[in-house]
Amino acid sequence: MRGDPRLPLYARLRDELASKVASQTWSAGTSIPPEHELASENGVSVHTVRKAVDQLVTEGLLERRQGSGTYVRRPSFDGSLFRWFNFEDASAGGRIVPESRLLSRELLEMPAEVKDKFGPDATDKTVRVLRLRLWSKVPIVLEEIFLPYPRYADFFDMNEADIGPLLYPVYEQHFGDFVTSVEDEISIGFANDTVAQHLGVGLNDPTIVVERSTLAVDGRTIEWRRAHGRADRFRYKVSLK
Amino acid sequence: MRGDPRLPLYARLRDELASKVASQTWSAGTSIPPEHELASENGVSVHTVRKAVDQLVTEGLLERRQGSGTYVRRPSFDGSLFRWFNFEDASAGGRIVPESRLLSRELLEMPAEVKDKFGPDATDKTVRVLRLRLWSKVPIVLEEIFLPYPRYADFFDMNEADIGPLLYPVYEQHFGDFVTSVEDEISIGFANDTVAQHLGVGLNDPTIVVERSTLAVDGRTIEWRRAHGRADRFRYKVSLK
DNA sequence: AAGTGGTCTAGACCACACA
DNA sequence: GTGTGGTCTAGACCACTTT
Repeated sequence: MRGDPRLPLYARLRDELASKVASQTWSAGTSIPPEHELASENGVSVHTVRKAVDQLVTEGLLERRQGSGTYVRRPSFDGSLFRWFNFEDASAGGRIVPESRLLSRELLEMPAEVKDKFGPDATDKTVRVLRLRLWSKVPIVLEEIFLPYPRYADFFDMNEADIGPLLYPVYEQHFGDFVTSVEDEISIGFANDTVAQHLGVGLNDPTIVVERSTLAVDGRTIEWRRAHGRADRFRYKVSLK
Repeated sequence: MRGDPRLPLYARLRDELASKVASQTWSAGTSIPPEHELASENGVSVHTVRKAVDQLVTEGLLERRQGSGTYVRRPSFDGSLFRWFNFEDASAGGRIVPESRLLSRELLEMPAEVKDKFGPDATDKTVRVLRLRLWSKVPIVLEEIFLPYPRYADFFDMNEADIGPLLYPVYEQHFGDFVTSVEDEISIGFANDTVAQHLGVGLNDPTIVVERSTLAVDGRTIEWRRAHGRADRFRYKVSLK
């Protein structure tokens, strides 16, 4: 097995399995080989495989289904998606994906403030996307999304229809970036011209501001976004352990 | 071993060990018996002990020190605590526990709205606690905390000095309730008289409202609280998988 | 040197999913 | 029924801390 031989077997195996997920050798939603097979292939005991898999399950990369197999987890977009809306209006039931409109896509110098969020890997340029999200035709959230350039250069040429209402699947399928976690920071802001106009609220009306770093398996920042939510309709829900 | 025999051994052992911590049979900072001893005492293998201990380590109750022993962790509750404050001011470094003042404790009929949050286990009466949290002498958050009565009847008689700045350790040590997870819901509110007065903001100024259900191992709701945070100083941070 | 947790093996049996 | 993950045992050896 590859990896630093000073590390325990299960840790090296974990890295090996993680890279298969990251490289999409094993793709989202499919099952990975059974434990006994991974054990014999890698010349370790089943218990060692279990320990490696345990870790990836904890990290949210894999998912065990007893009796069935171990699967590459599809990032649950539900959570991060529906977090943004007021559930009480969802009495209609079912899983309604809110409408999503791309307002603009621009290439610009990455602002210093955003560079900070990307850390040492920050690029000089960025693709800035303005997106409005609506629910039952009512605008709820205006998002500014910053993507690293040139990695996301192709984002310009994509049809809005192809992009669809969710970005994480696009990152995964077109750019090979698998979202494993996000870090949100929530505060109050006051609507500027752009925000007021698109959300249909008054200038300087309070809004909820959610700043999100979206992270890949290896801890790299995939995107950074700032979302402005309407005070009267916005709810952010989260469960913590 | 006690506990529902349908549960796996390691799960029952975990509960047993957890209760020794909760009851302070094993007190914070001291080491628990070695693994081989726990194994023979309970008639299980070392591996089973390890699995139970693993879980408690993950839950933050115990701490392993290789070559030395396994210790009862002194609760820090950093996560749930520092979530509420604006980190940028924390440049002083170190781990500052914000000041906490109990403003009032009352016994009243549980409001219907709060009853909903407790679900079918809701009691008719509740202990309502008003608490102000300050950081560097500045009031940041005003909390209304609802505790079930009579389970938390003793909360009345406790000295504020004994309670300290953190409630979760009190729930654990005095009432045997282990907090395992919380569910937060965040929205914008507008300061009423009480909130405005205690936070030192204007009437109807926007505030961040965090509504939290605090849950025990078995899914029971331990408390429900609504916190009003000052718009200018409040930040809520969270990392999601 | 003695004692503790950390890694790893080999193998048995159970619980569940699926065809 | 077959195959998968889940629990559990018994025991070897290693790495680290403490005396």
